[in-house]
Amino acid sequence: MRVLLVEDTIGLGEAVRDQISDDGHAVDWVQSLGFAETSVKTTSYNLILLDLMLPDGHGFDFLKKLRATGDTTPVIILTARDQVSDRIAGLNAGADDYLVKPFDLSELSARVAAVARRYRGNPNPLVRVGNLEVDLGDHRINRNGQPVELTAREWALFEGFLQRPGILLSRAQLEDRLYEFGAEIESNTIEVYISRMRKKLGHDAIVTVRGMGYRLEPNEH
Amino acid sequence: MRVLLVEDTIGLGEAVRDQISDDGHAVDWVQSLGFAETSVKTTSYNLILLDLMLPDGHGFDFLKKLRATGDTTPVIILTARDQVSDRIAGLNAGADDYLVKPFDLSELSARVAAVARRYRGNPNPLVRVGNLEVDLGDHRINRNGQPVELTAREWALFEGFLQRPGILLSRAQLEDRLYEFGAEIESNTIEVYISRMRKKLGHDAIVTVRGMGYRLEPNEH
DNA sequence: TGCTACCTGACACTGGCCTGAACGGTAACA
DNA sequence: TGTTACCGTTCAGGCCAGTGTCAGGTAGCA
Repeated sequence: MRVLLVEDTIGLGEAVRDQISDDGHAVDWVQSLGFAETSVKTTSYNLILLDLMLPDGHGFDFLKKLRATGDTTPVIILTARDQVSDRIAGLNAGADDYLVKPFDLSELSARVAAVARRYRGNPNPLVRVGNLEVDLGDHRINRNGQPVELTAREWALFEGFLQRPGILLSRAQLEDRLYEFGAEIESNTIEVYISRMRKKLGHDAIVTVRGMGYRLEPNEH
Repeated sequence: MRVLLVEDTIGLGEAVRDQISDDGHAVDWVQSLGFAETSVKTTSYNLILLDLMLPDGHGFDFLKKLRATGDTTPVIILTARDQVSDRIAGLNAGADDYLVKPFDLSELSARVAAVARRYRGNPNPLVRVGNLEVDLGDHRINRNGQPVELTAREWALFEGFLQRPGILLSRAQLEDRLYEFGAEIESNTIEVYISRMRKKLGHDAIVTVRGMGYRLEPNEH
């Protein structure tokens, strides 16, 4: 496996690098978000180990940006914070796992091994669904060759459906994509967005499953 | 997603079941390793939440046996132990994550969602019963290659049959799946739903056992 | 044969869903 | 600073699929 380590503490960084390296993986170690962004652009990694407090910003920003491009590389967060809310925020930002400092190096190895077991290739960022052509990186959609513009909220929902065309998403799952985790929504916001997306993407693009949720129609229509 | 919860503490089990259920996943809750082993044999899960200290043995034994069969279903361990050595042992035994009790329910949700994310792109496990092909996660059924649409109520009943194909379910058991526990139903609602399901799934799919109840026909017909 | 359990077409009602419209907030711009 | 345009959210009204009930018919059993 090829691992990107983003960590600005020299001692810890060296220890982690050596450990992962000893486990038989190739490690690239960078000390800032700037370098991290360059690295993921030029190299394809199987795993990213991400510290949160970095000299040029917060790890969450990097993570969110990464996920926004459609990159699904597994990310394990390394941080001193151990507040529940931070851990939730991390997982919601798209992290796959979490290690609280100080952590045992052998535990790190076990986690990395678990990711290695689970690893599978990165999907192609160009997705075709029904008569829609979606560029995950640029947040662009073509419908029958015509460009379609989605607002931020609409895209957030649409992305959920894209994870696997045809997947059934409950109302609660869709709400979790728009709001802070666990936020209770009283109104029919989701319905309104579904309605607006249908207007843009085609009325048959999103199918209502009464009493259960919605799903994106994966076939031509 | 379909989740198997292995937990012998009633209070905690109920709380976890309700939370996962609220997140839009189907939960089967068992209280011992024996039942857990039966469940994984008859049903295909996307995630297993595993307590370690159970009345009839230690969760690690179940986990190791599961992995030995080549089953790669993600497993999150729920345990009161927070020793690093136990966590490592768990991860090495094939667990994907662990939660230390007492844990925040919203954190549980986040972890479960993270597992769901990690598995995006994977098709849901398909269950085959008779000439029906069932996608448990997406609530989808194919009958001889043709899609079949069930309503929410119909699906609730069908799910009950699916958990143990070929097993007899009494009218009372079926009613419990539709209504608040203990609600007395006077009319022939169950009969009506059975009739409606037969129309969609095939007349031989559900067998009447006069005076006893109904069972799903597990073999080709 | 009669008795009972079960089946199913029909129907009224409810609540889930859809959508046009309006309101407040915000960011861009002159 | 005021103006404008757009986005997110809420509300209200209407529609209709899903649900529960009933009644008449059918099949199993003694």
